[in-house]
Amino acid sequence: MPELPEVETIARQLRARGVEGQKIQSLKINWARIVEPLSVSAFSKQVCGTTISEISREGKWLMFSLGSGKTIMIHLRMAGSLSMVPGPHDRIILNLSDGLTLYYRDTRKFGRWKLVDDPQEILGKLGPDALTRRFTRKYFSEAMLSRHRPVKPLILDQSIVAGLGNIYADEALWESKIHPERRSDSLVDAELEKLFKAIKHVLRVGVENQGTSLGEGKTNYRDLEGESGRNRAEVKAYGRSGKPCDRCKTPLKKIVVAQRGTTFCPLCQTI
DNA sequence: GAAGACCTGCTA
DNA sequence: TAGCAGGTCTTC
Repeated sequence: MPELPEVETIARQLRARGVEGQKIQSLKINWARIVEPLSVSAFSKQVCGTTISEISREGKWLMFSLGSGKTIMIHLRMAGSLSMVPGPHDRIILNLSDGLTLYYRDTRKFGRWKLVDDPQEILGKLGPDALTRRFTRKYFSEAMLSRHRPVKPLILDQSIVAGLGNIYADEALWESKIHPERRSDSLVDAELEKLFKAIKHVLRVGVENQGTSLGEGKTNYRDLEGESGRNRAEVKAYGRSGKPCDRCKTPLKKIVVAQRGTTFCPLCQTI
């Protein structure tokens, strides 16, 4: 569920709540497979008593740098979230020094908390974060033109560009009028320019709107304060199959591309 | 590539 | 009740 804008929102809210600088007094882990690569007891032992010195984000990874020099790297996968109040499906509970408690909630138990010596162990395998200057137009064009694959799975590939998931990928393709199955090396320069800008744009707007929440169910994205993101109002393609395209009124179509549901406009997104 | 695995909940 | 879900990894 959470993509770059949702993770960024949570990181900002954790900082605003003053979590940086706090000590982890104790923690409870209710689902062993979430922590890696250690056992529950080893993870707890290494984390307990350390201070969260800095909170950052790269792609869809949320990072707590610890005073010990190690880093907790959190991936929310499909349904993970962080909250300041208890709720159902809390898998990890952190008690912090000034009385705050942080709840890691994850109905589907897909999320992961990894304790690493060096974040580069994980970040080194990622492409540039889509909202940083390291993600350049030149890099993007070369990445697309050097491959002969449908464009959608390429922009979802975190080793090429980090941060896009299924929602923002469909949105970026809709905005740039490119068919999701279009071969990446067939894109002309003007299209690469449009797609590059669209990727940055949809993610920036997503961050401004504090993420996309699709409904009211328990598997839906909520921010640290339990609020829905407001970005659903900006969504033009994802989840709108059968509804009229915002540009041309043609009903949007849903297909499967590289095993992912994909919604697009069959008229204005050209193959 | 594609399919299965990891999980639970919602919707048709 | 079957099928699908905002993600990624492993295994054919």
